[in-house]
Amino acid sequence: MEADQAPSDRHLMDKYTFTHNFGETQLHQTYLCYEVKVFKDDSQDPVKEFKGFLRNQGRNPGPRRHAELCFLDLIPSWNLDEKLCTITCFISWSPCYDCALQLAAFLVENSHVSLSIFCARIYSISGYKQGLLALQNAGAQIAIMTSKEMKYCWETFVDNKGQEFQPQDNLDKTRNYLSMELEKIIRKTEGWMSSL
DNA sequence: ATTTTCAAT
Ligand SMILES: [Zn+2]
Repeated sequence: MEADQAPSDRHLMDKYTFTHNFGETQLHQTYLCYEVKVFKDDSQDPVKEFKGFLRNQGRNPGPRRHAELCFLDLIPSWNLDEKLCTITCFISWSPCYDCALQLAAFLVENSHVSLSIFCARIYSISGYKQGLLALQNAGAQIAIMTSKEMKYCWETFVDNKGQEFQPQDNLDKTRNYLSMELEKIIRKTEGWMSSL
């Protein structure tokens, strides 16, 4: 009865940062919230949890680095070893081609990890479709953040001042549309037909 | 054939 990590121990995201970055505005930056759960054998309850959030790194002071790679940088510090674990990421943009391939490679090399990714918007720069498909084929679950995940993040990662999550009027409509678009991307089978 | 958006001028 002591392993629980009180939410107040963690640094929480500013309210405005969340609503602004995880809304429909197409910002030139990316936030990523993560939740890592480590399991022991067949136990239902995690023996350890790591939660937090980060932002991509701009040029100053160091080299630029996308949010997903910043996240991968953190993983060794948790000493996951070969322990069964689930990782859930909530990202304001979906992974780009390069990041998707890096995440896919991580999954292939760490078969004890299962990865779920929820994204607020689809980052549609060259190669993104192939990247997302490859990531899914490596075993990741990829989906759009609906009001359910938005609410979860609001309650888990945000300094919400005790306020209830209030979705934008058109959230469901927008996210349903994006979900359909994402479905089209990751349902596509690697094409023996496309070469005809 | 495939929607510029993880920024600094
Ligand atoms: Zn990237």
